[in-house]
Amino acid sequence: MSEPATSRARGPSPEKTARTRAAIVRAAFESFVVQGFADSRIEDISRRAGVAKGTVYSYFATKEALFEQVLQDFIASARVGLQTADRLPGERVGDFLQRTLLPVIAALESSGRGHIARLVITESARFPALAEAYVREVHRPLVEEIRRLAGIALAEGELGDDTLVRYPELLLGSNWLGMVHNGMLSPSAPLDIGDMFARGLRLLWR
Amino acid sequence: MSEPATSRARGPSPEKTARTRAAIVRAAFESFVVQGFADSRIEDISRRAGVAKGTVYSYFATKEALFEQVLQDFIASARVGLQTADRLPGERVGDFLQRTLLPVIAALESSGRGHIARLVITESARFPALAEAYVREVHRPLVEEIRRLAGIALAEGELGDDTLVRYPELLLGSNWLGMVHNGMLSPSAPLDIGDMFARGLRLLWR
Amino acid sequence: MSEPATSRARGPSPEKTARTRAAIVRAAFESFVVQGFADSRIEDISRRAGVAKGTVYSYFATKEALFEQVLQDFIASARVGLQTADRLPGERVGDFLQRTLLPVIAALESSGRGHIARLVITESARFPALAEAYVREVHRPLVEEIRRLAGIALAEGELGDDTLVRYPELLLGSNWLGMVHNGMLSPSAPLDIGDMFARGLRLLWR
Amino acid sequence: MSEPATSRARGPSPEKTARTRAAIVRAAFESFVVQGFADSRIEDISRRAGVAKGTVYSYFATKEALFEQVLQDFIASARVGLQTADRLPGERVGDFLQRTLLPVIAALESSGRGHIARLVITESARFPALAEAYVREVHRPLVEEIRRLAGIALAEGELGDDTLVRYPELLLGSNWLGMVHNGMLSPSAPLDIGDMFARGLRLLWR
DNA sequence: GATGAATGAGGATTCATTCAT
DNA sequence: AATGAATGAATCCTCATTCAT
Repeated sequence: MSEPATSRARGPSPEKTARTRAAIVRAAFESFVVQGFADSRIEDISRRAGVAKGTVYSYFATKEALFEQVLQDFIASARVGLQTADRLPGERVGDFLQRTLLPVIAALESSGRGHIARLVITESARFPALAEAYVREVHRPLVEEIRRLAGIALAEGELGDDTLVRYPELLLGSNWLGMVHNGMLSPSAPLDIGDMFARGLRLLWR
Repeated sequence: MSEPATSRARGPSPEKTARTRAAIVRAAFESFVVQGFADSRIEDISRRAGVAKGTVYSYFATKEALFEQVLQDFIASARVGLQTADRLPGERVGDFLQRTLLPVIAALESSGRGHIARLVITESARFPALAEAYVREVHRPLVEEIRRLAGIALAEGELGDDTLVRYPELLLGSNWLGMVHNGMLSPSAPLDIGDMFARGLRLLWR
Repeated sequence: MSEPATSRARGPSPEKTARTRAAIVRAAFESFVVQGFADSRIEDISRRAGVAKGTVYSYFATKEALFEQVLQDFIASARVGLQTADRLPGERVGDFLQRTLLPVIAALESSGRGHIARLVITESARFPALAEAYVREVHRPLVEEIRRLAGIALAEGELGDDTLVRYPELLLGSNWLGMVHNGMLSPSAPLDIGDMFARGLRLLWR
Repeated sequence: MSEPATSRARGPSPEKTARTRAAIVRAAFESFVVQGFADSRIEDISRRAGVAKGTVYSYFATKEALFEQVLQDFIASARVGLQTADRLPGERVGDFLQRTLLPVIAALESSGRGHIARLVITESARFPALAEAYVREVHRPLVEEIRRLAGIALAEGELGDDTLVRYPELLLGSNWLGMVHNGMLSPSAPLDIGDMFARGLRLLWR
């Protein structure tokens, strides 16, 4: 269909290869999310991806490499960017947070970020490097951005004390509780993480 | 050898049996906490308990049964009892919470409850029954007790709105974040869960 | 039967274990001799030894370790000892060699030494350590002993020149040709290695 | 592109095909010599030959066929021709052998014949047909020619007994020992096969 | 009851071979 | 003809579980 002008004369097209790889990555992620690393079978993953067992191994050297590379990819895509620059003129920091962070958090599950976070924590014992990557790329940047904003809000008299500067994590606690609740403890009676965050923000940010 | 004076003529003493079982349970718990279920080896556990591999099987039918029974035991011991009856005369609900709940939470790690909670969430995919038990015996009772207390506090004018009645989990969010942080994401730079809870309580409960 | 007085109170007897190990070693050796390392299957070896596949692995960590340990054992037993001290009073060195070395060489195949030497050379590419061990423990000691004897014979006027001091291997060449001939090139029409050696000795040693 | 002037209108040139085949044969031989059959990978061979994996299969049906055809080719080229007719007038048989056979043997390694002989013996278990071919085309003709010459030498009074008529292999033993020594047992301290043969010949042929 | 050697089903991985491009 | 991605049979190895001692 969309053959590039630079396609090679022979052999399978690079798009096909990319599609195969993407199918494997998707299948692997789904399997890991549902079964965890140890209970995922390469054969299941390959079947789910519509390829043979050996094909998985021509893209990823080992099951562990598959897990790490897949997760690393997803972690990179899970980054939450709060562009402070976008704060509107005269906008209170709390409102800014509500406006920019709430939608991200409300989409925690639908965006797949919940699955990623849960995978990182369930497999952190076997893959400490992934937990480190997650902290480095996703968690800490968000915490530090909230800390910075809390500092500004404190300076501007918007916050009554420095609690949120010391523990910006307080704002994120309900997310983690929500992810654990919805994914592990009580999937059949999920919490509305977005609503809980919005209400928590109102109580904490004053 | 070191038979107590009251020993019967033959056969192993019930105390020895109980001690062996306890050693296995402890060894199993330690192994599961460190390696997770899938990476724990019955042979390691038996060695750690100072018994032979086969002995584990005379106490627990399968590795899964061992895990479930061990966890079930520990879950039972992880129950947090807030005896509302103990609220002092004239004591504000928030103060009561601080007085009774804070110590429990501050001891989350030292008491072993953190390990239990983390095991439940990391193994919930394979052992949904444990997650259910944990919710039933530990998590929901605590949430509901907080909800009840929040209701009382709301009625007594101590709380400004019903947020904590709808989401008592907001008070527990930082615990979960803390457990995940300290056990999985960043064990080398742990958060002070007790302090964070105390400060969060002050912000939320007003 | 021959229970030692120090036998343990419980569990399988050490003799049984030793017998199992010996059965595996023998089966492995036979399989390696017939099929070579690459074409030998652990399952075949275990079946031949009358045990399950896993049992092989409780004695030898990997197929390579099995090969190396088995061969190392056999190499150790393949040592040829020429006790120069046993030379009879007035006996010519050539006669001494004929008397002591010929029987050993005549038994090259029946003693199993031929199989060992052939295994070492066919698998030397994958297991250079074995070739080194064979040279160190079997081949070089024999060559050097012959060189020493040739030196004595030369000094005593029994040999006409120093060829055999420089190339003691000349005496052993027919053995290697014979082993290759009988094991690889023409097993159906074997050479009489002992006779060939005896006649070669007569030609060379004068 | 670089089609020779004599090229036909379409399709690959026969020379190109021949060159590709030769590249594959050479690459395969090198790989088999270094790694042996079992440890040689078709992919390595194709890469070494500068072609794709599939291309190897358009020249050789299977890996075994590749090995057999390659070796067969090389065996054919390893034939040693002793043209008895070339014996000079009045030349003693021993001198004739020295003059004609020694150079061939001295070049055992540099000519590649050593590699061929070693491959035949290391892979003879899997490819008995190759050992037969080697014996038929290379080894036996040489042995029989030496036997014939020894017979002549015996008749002409040049040899003292019939040992070399019965065991012409005695003259070749040091070659085999040398090939095994230099290729397998002690490649880092090679023997001078030509010198050893020359000196052996002098001792044996008298 | 305790022991640990033995079992064998299960699963990761390799690589000769095929075939669409 | 050439390419190299895809295939899947074959094999190594693991480890929960059993059972003779």
